[in-house]
Amino acid sequence: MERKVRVRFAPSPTGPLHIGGVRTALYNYLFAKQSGGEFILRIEDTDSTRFVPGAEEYIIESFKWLGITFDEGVGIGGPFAPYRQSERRSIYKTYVDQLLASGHAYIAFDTPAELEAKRAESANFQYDASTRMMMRNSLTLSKEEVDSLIANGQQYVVRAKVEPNEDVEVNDLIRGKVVINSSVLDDKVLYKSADELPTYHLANIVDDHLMEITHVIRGEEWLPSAPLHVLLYRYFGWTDTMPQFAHLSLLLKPDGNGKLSKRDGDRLGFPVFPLNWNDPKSGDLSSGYREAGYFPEAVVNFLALLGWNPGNDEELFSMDELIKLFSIERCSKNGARFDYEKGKWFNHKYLLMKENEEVARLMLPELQARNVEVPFEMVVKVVALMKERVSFVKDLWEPCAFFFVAPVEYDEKTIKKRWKEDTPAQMRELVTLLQDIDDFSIQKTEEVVMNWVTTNQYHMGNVMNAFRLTLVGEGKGPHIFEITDILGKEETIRRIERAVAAIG
RNA sequence: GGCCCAUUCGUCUAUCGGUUAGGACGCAAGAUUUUCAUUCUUGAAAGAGCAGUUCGAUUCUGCUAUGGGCUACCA
Repeated sequence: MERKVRVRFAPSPTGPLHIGGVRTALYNYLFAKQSGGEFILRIEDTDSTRFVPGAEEYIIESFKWLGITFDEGVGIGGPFAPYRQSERRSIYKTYVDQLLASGHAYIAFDTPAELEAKRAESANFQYDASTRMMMRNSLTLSKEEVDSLIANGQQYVVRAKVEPNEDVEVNDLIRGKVVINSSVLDDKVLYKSADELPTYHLANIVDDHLMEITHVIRGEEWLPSAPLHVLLYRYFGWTDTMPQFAHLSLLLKPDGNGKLSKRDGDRLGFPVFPLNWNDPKSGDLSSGYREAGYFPEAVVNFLALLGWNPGNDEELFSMDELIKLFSIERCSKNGARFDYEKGKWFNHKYLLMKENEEVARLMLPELQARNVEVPFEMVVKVVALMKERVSFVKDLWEPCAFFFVAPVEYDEKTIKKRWKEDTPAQMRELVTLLQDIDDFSIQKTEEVVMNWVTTNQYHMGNVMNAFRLTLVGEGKGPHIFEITDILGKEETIRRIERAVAAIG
């Protein structure tokens, strides 16, 4: 029977959402939407010791910014609420008891310190079929002993009783069949009495089953424990409705070895988080894509193509197009190095696609911060002319500043190269010339000035670059008559006069 | 150490046994421009190694190497 597609993203609120997690969520979202399914946000806060205040809000805000929406979950609600695992204690307890009753799990009293000591004495110590009979647990202790230990308030954990020597198969949508022998699996802790909370493995299986999840699309770091998960489905008798698995390759460091980490961002100077994050404990600030000036569409597009492609040469896709084109089978098996330069290129492309009015509006705060007051129409014109030069809205100010603030300094190199002895006289001539132009349009002004240069047989390069220097303060910039058009006649003349006075 | 996954230009990738191994980012050169940028053109740049299967392997298999992940009362 075909079940309605239901997928989930299940982050743990231990800090800001890593960009790799964002990609995982994105793939889940694309998959859900293309099949008309549902996407659920579940918060896996089963590690009470690692809970970080604000992390959950951060996660929700991140997806809101990115345009990735959930149909059910924390902050939205839904028929399978609650979606926060810490609020589902009683549910898990039922299933833990079921496993205990069926003999697929047992109670263990070994303390963390004891286990650590055990690992220290034998390097490859693993709590499994070969060692469990030497430990303090309900398999080695009598029922009376177990009961009295619990009655006395002794803390315990519940472990999965994994039977050895079985090849457990995981059918992965990306990798095909993966086989792992159960002997290499350990008796994973499923539940801890200390906080009455399950661990990831148990909570995950129970919730995925209860929430009727059909596909588990998650990071490759879960592949080694996937066999344990299929075993748990079997222990519970849920094999029929076990979700299909897809393990995504990881995002790797741009340089060197290892997976992309928080530190790489600081080290290499680019964000690895969607939003800025202020760590409540350390006080450290980690930068986010939003604050770095990225468009959410660009981040989505960039991330989508990191480990997936539609099989053709196109690279620019809207969310709707991604939803149509995405397929799990086309996800690449190997880890992708994170290429920040490509990310910038995506943003540049999206900047170009934006309407000039919108970009101008985005630039306004920057202008206000610098006390620039100009007509909005002028900003639009400047943006139209200059946006192709930058990747981010916030990079616009620097190359555009001269439009809004007349230069007070003039580039020495350009003066040396272009400001000749007869330049001041020529510039004064130019002023009179410009004064007589009534139609100060790009075409007319250009025509008049060019005509003046040629009839007087002036050196084109020197005159024009000197002219540019008076307007821009530097020997670079857009087409000069585009500049005069935006500046207007008055300002153009004023700048020439000021430059002549300043440079001499 | 053990187990699992992976391996095409510097990077992201296409190729589903037969291709001059394609595209994109980045880089370089040339053209364009009164300047810078843009744009256009061009270029350099890849099948980890060794066996095997096959008429033929980047593509299939094995081994080695390398990279990655896991090996917690973290997820």
